[in-house]
Amino acid sequence: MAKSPSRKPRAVKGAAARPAAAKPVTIRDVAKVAGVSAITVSRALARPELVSPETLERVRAVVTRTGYVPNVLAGSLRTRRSRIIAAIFPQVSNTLFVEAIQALTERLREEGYQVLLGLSSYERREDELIAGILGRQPDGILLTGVSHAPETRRRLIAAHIPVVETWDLTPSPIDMLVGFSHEKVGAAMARHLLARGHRDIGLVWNNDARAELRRRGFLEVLAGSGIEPAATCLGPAPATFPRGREGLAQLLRSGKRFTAVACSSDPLAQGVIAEAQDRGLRIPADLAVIGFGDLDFAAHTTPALTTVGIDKVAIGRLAAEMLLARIAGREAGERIVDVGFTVIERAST
Amino acid sequence: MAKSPSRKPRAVKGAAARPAAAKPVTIRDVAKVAGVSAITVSRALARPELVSPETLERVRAVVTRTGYVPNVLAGSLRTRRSRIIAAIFPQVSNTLFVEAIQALTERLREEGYQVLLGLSSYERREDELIAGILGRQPDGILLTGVSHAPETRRRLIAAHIPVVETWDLTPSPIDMLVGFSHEKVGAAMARHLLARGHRDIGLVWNNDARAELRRRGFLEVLAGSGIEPAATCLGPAPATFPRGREGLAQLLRSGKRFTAVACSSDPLAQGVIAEAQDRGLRIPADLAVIGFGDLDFAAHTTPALTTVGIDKVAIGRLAAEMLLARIAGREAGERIVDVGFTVIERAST
DNA sequence: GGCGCGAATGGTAACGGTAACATCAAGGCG
DNA sequence: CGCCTTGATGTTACCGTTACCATTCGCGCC
Repeated sequence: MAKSPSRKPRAVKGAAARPAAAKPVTIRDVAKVAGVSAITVSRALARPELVSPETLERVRAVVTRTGYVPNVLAGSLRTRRSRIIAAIFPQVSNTLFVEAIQALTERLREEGYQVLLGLSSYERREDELIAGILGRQPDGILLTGVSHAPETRRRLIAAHIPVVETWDLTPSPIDMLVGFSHEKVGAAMARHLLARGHRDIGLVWNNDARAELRRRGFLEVLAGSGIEPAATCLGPAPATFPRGREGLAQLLRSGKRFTAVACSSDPLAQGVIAEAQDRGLRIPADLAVIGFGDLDFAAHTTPALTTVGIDKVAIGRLAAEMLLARIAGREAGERIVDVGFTVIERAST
Repeated sequence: MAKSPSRKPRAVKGAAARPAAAKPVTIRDVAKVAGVSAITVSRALARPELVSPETLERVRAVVTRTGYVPNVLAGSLRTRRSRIIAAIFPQVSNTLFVEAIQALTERLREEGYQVLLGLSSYERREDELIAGILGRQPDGILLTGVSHAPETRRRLIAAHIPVVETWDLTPSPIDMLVGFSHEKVGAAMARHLLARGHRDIGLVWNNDARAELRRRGFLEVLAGSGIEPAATCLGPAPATFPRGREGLAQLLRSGKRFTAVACSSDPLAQGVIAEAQDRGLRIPADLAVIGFGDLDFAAHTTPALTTVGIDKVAIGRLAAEMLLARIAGREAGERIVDVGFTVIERAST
């Protein structure tokens, strides 16, 4: 169309792709065909109650016939509401966050919001990622964790959009928060093992920020009973089964004696169990194992895994509610929500 | 709302939110401060090689100082390129797709693309979801599966954007395709059990579209040896551990004799194993179990699970490559890619 | 010395919606 | 009967960016 009278085909393989993308139908095209103005079409689609029944019907007919799809980008530009929520997670190939994502996405979808997924790969350039995402004008943003670069904090505040941090607690969130105390989780794990009579305890742990908090809580409780861990194997995120196996192998190699192993997450724990069983250790008789996360397999290993349960669905759903409330202008009830946790005692301890 | 020149605070808890969202910095603001035109700022950011070094530096300084964040929506509207890829999955709280999502997202991110996540909850209103998403003008779209409503197909074709279907094969994809043959997977599972000498076989299966294809392949091979399954327990998606337990319980209740159980996915298989062990059955001596998916726990159960491995990362990465190639105008090498599968023999059969 | 060329920069007009305000007809009411 | 209200629709401008087409200037070259 228009100017370029000389739009030459790109010579060589020209013909191949590009089905010329026939100029898409716009709201003005629909308006013309329906014999109304553009704004009336806009109203017919967005606020049908403002349009007379006859007009409405006519417009709808034309929309169906022409296959008109409103350009949300254009609308968002004008209204300054994108109906997009950005959600930043360290990763997804780890069941811990997935259920929250699911709950979040479904709840937001009910209100016409879409989720833009960002993966920050545990710290690596969260800031850059967020900077890029903010340009898309999300109406709200969900972050994982509460420790962010000062630059990131500044950017988010400057963006003037609701922000919900998740999976952790802090007295000074950027904006809103839904999570639980990792230190208390660690402490509860330690108390559980102590209550079972364990005094010689090994750790197979991850070194991401939140896992470190759990470890601190764990160690403090041990210290309160005058105990130090017998041995510790600390590895980088993400936590996987093989690392759990390797972790136990390493602890055993240290030559230290221990009757229980605490793990920073369930996959590590299952790895530890597998390795222990391969070496003929009985669980929990020879070795007690406790994990964290209550991933869906935890209840179904043999023996079933003692672990710490988190209501992941609640985190996702609450985060969605808080964002929605804020976007709607309602002041969300609480800005900080602690969803707590539960030590789930099963057969492995 | 509307008129109210007297924006009264909402009485009671008023003061709280709404920090008045000071009008955001635009490209013109930056231009003015830097003493250049808007288009020069645009070039400085998008194609720095077109701008003189001095100007570039000046513009960059102003950008940092003002905290300018380009409005991608406006840019996309003008250029007709959103740098968004929509990815539709039935669900995520099921590890099968998660690794593909991860690989997809990471690869796309490298090229400056963002992923818009859509969850279609296994068939429920995939069409509606896609209709909504197309309005956001994604530059490409990834679908799970190959069976879509005719309406959906029409919409996608009309959108004139690259489409990749995944996780299945068909000779007539909408556009591009990366997946594997579920029928062949089912057939391979059956052959594996037959080769192990099993003749009395139970099924614990899901009824989603692709699982049904695997079942068909499975049954055909059995039929080839004149065998019918001893008993079948068919349940709705998603596949979970508890359903696996329940599945085996149901098969046993049927009173039929069987020496092996095939499952439509690994979580079901692990559930079957757990239930069997609770009932004192030895695996694989009393009961052999085979799953599908090779989820990360499969190698670490006791006994380790025999299953069918899929290169999920390859699916995600390839889908990304194909979309990127097409967007860049290059004709992707193959439009249909079969990533195949592998029967992984472990201790459970 | 005139011309062509490339590098650097700018003015203007879209992109496709919707907010804001305007218009107009029909109906209620003193 | 004139005035105000309400419902339905239209006009215009603007959201913030970039494509497209100048324009300007310095420089090499015949």
